[in-house]
Amino acid sequence: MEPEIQVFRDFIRKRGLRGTKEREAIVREILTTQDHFDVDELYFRLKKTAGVSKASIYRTIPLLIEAGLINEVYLENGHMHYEHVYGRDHHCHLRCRICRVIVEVTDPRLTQIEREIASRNNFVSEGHKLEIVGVCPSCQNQHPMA
Amino acid sequence: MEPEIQVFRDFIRKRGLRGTKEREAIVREILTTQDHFDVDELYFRLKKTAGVSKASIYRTIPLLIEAGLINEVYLENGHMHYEHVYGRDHHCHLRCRICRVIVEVTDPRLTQIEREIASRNNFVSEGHKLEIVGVCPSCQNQHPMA
DNA sequence: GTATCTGCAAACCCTTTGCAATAAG
DNA sequence: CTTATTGCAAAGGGTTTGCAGATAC
Repeated sequence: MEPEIQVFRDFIRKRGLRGTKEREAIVREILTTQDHFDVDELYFRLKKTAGVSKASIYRTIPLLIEAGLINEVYLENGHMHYEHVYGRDHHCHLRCRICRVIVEVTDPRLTQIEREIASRNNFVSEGHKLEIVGVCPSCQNQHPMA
Repeated sequence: MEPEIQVFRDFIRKRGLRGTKEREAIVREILTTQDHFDVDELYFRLKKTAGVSKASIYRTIPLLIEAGLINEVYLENGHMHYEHVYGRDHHCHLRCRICRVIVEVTDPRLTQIEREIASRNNFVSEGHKLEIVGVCPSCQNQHPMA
């Protein structure tokens, strides 16, 4: 049993919610997702195996976020994207403005800075998101003036 | 003449676009905005003075971004927000998860880290956005368990 | 058995767009 | 005069929701 399945079942039980096959199918599908996804992609992947409606996906996502399995990611595409975060190093996104490729990078200094900035302002810190925008090596070659 | 008006006029001329009273009104209204805003807020503020349609606001925003006067801000409210950035220190956002208040903070180390991460990945870096989420002092008192 | 969950379709909301009239250069 | 821009209203696209039937507990 993957730990995330257990985490989700515990979360569901603690909340007094019900463990349905749709919710399990969504969690299992997300387990196989290594990079970013959106609702449509998840819907079409689930269609092949479990057939979960989009409404149920939209209603399950807040639960997955609260359970700590996924995070919202803003990708400037006009709609929300998500990433599988449970059990992974916290990372930030280096995004190419031209081809939109995303490189995930980790830097331990960021967590340190997060804590410092939060405590300097008397906040209890719960996490951070850093996005760096630029032009990737391959787009630099194709658009040397960009 | 505020420098931003001049920057915008130069941008418009360089692009071969036309300087209309609607575009000027939008720039002037944004000049008076110190914190974050969205299209609706801008629309209602302009209604009192200039009466610019939402369509024109939506069509002008990409120009303001390209001219370097404003930036997009993601606020988890389901729609886009913007901030007035021209001539200001780059800053990041410390946001309270409960009351949604936003504190702007600057930290010179972030720019350093941005450059390092970008160059380590052979990216040409163009900027970064850091958001720290947590609980502000006042919400800590009102919801001690949060 | 009872309350929650699902799927469907409609509603919602923000944003974009087609078009005829207007205005800038 | 020519072409870009505006305002309106309709269309678009992602997300949410009301409801009746299904299902977990």
